[in-house]
Amino acid sequence: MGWEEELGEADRMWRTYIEMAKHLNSHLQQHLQRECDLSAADFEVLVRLTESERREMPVAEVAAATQWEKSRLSHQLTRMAQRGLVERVDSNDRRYPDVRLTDKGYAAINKAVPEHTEMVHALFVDVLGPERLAGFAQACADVLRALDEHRERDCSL
Amino acid sequence: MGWEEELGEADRMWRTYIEMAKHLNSHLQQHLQRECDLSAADFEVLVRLTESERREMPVAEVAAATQWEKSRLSHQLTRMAQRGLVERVDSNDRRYPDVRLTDKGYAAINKAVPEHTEMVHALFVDVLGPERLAGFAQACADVLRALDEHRERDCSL
DNA sequence: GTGAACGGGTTGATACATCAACCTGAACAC
DNA sequence: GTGTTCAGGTTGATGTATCAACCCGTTCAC
Repeated sequence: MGWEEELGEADRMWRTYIEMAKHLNSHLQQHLQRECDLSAADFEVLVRLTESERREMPVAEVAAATQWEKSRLSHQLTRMAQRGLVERVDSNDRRYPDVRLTDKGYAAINKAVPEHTEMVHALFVDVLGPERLAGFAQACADVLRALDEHRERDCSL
Repeated sequence: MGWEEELGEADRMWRTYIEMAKHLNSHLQQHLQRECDLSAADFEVLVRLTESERREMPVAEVAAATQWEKSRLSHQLTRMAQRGLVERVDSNDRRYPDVRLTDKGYAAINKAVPEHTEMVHALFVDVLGPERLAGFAQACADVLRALDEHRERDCSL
């Protein structure tokens, strides 16, 4: 019963942020899903793969770029391979297979990126304008730094 | 191949925000899970239930408060009931059953809320400080408004 | 060489999110 | 009454996230 009535300014602002993040995220995701038939996870993996000119890279590299757990990535690649967006390729070293972007995957991401970028600008970048955006980003960077420090402290215990 | 190299200021700032949101979220969630054995979904439902003095409310009310789909909520309540955090109660109107917070659920949320709040302050509120926090929240509110307008435009098409 | 340790990947189990299909009892038309 | 409609809930199927267990080549000790 009722921390609610006693919420401070700060907590209400926190809730505003949470609301914003939730809605913005789900809006972008739904758009991607409806217009391009890609989940956020698909999008992320495909973007990383385009960062190689060969459209192909070791799984470990994708894992590093996305910061995903190996297991999560493996499952995701399996599903994406089933849908023909990527394919697994045996490289020289048979232990560490590569992933390659298929033509279908290439087409999908080339359609999705501009649309997604446009949406981000319309809903976020342009809403804030240059100065406020810079302040916002700086705030985010500071929170990120605080998180890193906090994580370090946790590990060294 | 390579929008990456041509990313503008704005896009890099967008990525900073995305990174921050991702890390902050996962940190808070992991803390909640490890320390209190509650998922974010559990936490949300439990908080809503404490907003009634009777520790009990119609399912529809929880749905309205959380803004979840009825199906998602139903599944979640099933799992939470299995773990003894809540129980379903037949109300007068047999169509619309209530959900009640069990003692176990009450204990769990009473442990979790202060810890969670403390974490939010340490990682977010205190990092930004009062003025920057206010600016940040205002930015979030503006983005939220833009989202609403955008949604309206979509519907009226 | 033999085998222990290790990094990297896959698999299975469980929890969560979303969609579509369905159930159920009240309210309304007639 | 009979039946239609409808709001609110449940169920099942599929996709996604996370954890633990396992597998498999290479490397290194001996």
